[in-house]
Amino acid sequence: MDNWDEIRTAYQVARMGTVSGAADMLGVHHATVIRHIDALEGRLGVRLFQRHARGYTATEAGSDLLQVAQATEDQFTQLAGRIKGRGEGVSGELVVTSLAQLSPLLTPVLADFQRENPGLVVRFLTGERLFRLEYGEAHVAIRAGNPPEQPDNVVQPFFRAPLRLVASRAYVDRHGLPQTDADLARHWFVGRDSADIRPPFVRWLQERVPPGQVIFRSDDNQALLDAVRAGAGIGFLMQWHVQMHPDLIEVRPSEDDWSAPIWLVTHVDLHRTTKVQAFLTFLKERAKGWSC
Amino acid sequence: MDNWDEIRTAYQVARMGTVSGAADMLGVHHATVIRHIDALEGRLGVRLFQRHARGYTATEAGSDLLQVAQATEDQFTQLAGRIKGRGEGVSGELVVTSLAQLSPLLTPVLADFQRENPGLVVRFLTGERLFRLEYGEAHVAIRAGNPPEQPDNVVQPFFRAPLRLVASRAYVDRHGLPQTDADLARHWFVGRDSADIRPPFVRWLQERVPPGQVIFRSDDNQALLDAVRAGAGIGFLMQWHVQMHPDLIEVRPSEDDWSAPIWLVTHVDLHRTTKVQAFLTFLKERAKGWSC
DNA sequence: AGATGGTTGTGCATCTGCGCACGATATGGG
DNA sequence: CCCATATCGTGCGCAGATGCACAACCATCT
Repeated sequence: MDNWDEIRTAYQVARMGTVSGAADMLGVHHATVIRHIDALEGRLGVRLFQRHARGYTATEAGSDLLQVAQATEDQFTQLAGRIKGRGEGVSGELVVTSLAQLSPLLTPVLADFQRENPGLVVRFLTGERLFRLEYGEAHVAIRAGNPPEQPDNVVQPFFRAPLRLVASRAYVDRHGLPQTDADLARHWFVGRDSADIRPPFVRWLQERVPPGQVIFRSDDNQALLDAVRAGAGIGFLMQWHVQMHPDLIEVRPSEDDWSAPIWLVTHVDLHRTTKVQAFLTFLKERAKGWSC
Repeated sequence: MDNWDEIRTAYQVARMGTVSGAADMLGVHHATVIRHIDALEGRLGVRLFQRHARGYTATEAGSDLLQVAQATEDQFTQLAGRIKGRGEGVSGELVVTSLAQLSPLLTPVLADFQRENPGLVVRFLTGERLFRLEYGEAHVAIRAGNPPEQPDNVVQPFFRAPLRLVASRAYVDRHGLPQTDADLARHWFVGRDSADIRPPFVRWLQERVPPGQVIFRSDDNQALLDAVRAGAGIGFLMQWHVQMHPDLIEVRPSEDDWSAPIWLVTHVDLHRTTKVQAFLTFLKERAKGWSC
């Protein structure tokens, strides 16, 4: 049962009762309608219509087709309505992915956006693996570091995440605050375990501190935060973490190139949709003042 | 939402995940698939798929289409199965139309045919108005008189219905049996009211009996039968009516040209179907011996 | 009975859509 | 690191599908 267009043509003929009427409904010439019917009947081996001077009347097979195609027509129009409506309104799913460190900032924004759009279901994906926009895994990705260079991705700068070099009050009480760079090299540090990512602040640390001083390593952000708070060593944390935990003390005033650039990334196919656009404007509005 | 073929193409792409796979399934070139998707998305204004090097993955709209088109595909295959099966088997409706006078003969045959084909629903239409085969009103028509000349009707001789000139025993007791043609002209008769049909036996009577002697006229077959049985006059009845009612007496031995030719008529579109063919052979088998 | 407006059916010119080729790109394996 | 093998994307040439015009037919109305 290939060639669904011929079924549609036969459906209109059964509905109208005449070839001409069906041709008008379909916007084609009536010769085309006749050819479609002939082809369909030839392939099925059964007559769908009885031809006479007043038009076509459906046989039992034609009536059966009418029933089925009627339902199909309805479902397709409903589908088209849903799809077009989905393109205009803000509803359905909104999938956002980002680094887990940004969760404290993003989660309230996402919650508020969902509250403003009741038809929306927000899925916030965090994980070490990169969710790929080109595979349709997310509508919006919030990335850090160098600007992503994927084709078909529209990238715009979001803000610069301020990083702070902090330690817990307990650590400072025990080891004091490092004053000079030489001082710094004798302290203990908390850092990332994986060596494949090299943000500027990591390089800044590498230039001043031997690797052996980084005595607590993990790739889990929560573990790193907990380690710093537990006094395991000095570490780089996002500014909002420092604000949230009064037991953290800034070890050094932050330098400009520490701040990590954050990028808003969307797939070009979804960038124009009102849902994504609405979220992006909402997010940028709420993000004013986040930069350092 | 016109162009159902494009929906079918998009459905296969959503199902397979790649343009090439969908093209193989559909038996077309993959360029055609790409063009269909582009056209459909352009008309909807919404992207159905995210393009990437490993294939196409469906967006929300694409997933929605997949759901709907999956159901459509199922319904169409079921429909095709029903239609093709209907063409082969003997099921569904069988609509037979004939003169009401033939009902005593045909009804038992139709009942037996239905009993042999449990999936069948028999509709037996009798009525003064001619049911038209070309409008799909009946599969088989049983007609009397001159062979029908409609185009697209396949006509075959069925049998010759034997007519008898009869009267009731009460009538014979009162008026006696007519011996000669002159005798006949003085008797009373029961006949048809409408003058537009002129079968041979009517002409035979007109040549021998003045119109004024036909003192009971009706177009209802049951009324004519009842009138003859009530002794209103002499009338032409089918042979089986005479057999069924012992109170009827043959007034004259039947002549050859009284017998009315009966024709089996089917529409050319339905004549080849196994259902019609099965009924025709069944009917002809049972009709052996009906001829006079 | 003739006119009229509707229907289906068919041959021919046109054109849209299809297949084919090639290229570009990403992925996975040795 | 490079090759093999998938994928998509696009220009070009052709053919099958489409539109057009006309013919034939029928029902209905005047």
